[in-house]
Amino acid sequence: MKKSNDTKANAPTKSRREIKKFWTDEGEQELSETSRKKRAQIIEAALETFLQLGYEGASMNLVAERAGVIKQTIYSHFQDKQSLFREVIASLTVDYVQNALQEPELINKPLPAVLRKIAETILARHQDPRHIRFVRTMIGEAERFPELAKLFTDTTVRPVLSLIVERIKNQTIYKFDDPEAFARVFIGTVVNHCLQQHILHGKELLPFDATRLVDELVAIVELHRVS
Amino acid sequence: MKKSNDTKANAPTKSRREIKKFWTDEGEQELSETSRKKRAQIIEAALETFLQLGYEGASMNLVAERAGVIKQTIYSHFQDKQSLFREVIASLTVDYVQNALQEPELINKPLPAVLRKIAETILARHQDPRHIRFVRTMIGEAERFPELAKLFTDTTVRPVLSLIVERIKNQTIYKFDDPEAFARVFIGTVVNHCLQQHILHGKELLPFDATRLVDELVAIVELHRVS
DNA sequence: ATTCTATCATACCGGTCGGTATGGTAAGAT
DNA sequence: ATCTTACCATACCGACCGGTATGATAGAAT
Repeated sequence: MKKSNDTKANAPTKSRREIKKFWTDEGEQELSETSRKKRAQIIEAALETFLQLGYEGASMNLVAERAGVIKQTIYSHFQDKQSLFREVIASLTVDYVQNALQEPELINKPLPAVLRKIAETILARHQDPRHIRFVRTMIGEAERFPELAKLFTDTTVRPVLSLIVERIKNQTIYKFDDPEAFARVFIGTVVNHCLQQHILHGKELLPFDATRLVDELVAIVELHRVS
Repeated sequence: MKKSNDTKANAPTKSRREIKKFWTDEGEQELSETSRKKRAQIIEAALETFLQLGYEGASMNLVAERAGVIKQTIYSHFQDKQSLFREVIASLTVDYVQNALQEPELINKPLPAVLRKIAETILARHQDPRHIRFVRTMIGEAERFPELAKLFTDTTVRPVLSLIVERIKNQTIYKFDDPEAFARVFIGTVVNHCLQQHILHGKELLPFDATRLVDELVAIVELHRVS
């Protein structure tokens, strides 16, 4: 369909580097300094381009140009456009999660403080235009690249949900009948706010202060305090 | 950028039909039976194709083929690809809203019943694969076509929010300090559930029963009952 | 009977796509 | 000094893109 040239349609091929790695014996030989630099340039340019134009909209020519690299260099590091996209988006996904809720300082704070912290983290992240584009791309390409959506779910959605559930269960001041459901109410509200405000341009059309939302959520938590 | 051939780059042109309309005198002459039929075929095929492949991914050739029509016929009804996309997505947007919450039967029901009904409506709508694709497309193309996101906000998001707010204010059984914030908690939760379950494939990876969510939300409402 | 309109079929346009081929250059390893 | 490696520049490939041109056909309106 369309413009996809399946010159290499079948028989999974490997990028040049992978082929080399295959039959020079196992050495793991780390790429040379400059080679790793080129690779980093490619990844950076690819990220920028894919997040801006989407998978179909981005062209390898543009990526090469932005990376300051010749197209062949890309194809010696990555098998094809799909591989590049997958690799780049996947690594961004895990990058995001790894600098996230690793803050151990909130370990024994009261539940509302923990929830506020989580909400703040999500909200702050959506101040970064790149993260907004990341979310849009993730959603927009979720059908073409379901593995990426799964990765996102595994590394981001599930952990934050279980974190909340765990915190709810590990305290006795507030009582919830269905902690998992409440966790979803909480992050659903925050995430939908980000989506609506930043991606669907609600910020300009139907602006709403996130603080009111978080306050409302915390007020709801307070209603669950055991008498 | 990329493959967009701006053969007609500047000077806004009109589709053939629009030109004709301009200087045959005002008649509004309704298109012939078969002409309207062709047009409907085109719209249907364009919808299917755009929702499936996205704007960049869909090709006019494919749309024509699926519509059982020659490419020129499309270009006599629509100015260009962008116009077709805009028109088709916009009309789907307003279609959706118009068969939605027009049910006047819930006018004087208690608040929980009203909210349940709204949640059910949203959830039911996301059982339709086409609507899921619609939402994904709306989000995915929100940067390229912000007017569509605005239309969606105006016709869908805002009305359903104000409906809830209005209902909250028009009763005295439940007391909310910030009705608007609660409305956003409510629909945020439901919408995010649909997004997570159907678009990000949570249905297969992290399934969750919507009923628990709605029950949780109604339970929260119940906590707001006056004394 | 003639004119007009909307469609058809087919072919074309310039341009971009993803991806490859060829051949050259500079640096580091042997 | 030779070889290898990673890159460069340029040009090419076939396919497909959005969009147009030409000319034929068939139905309805005059």
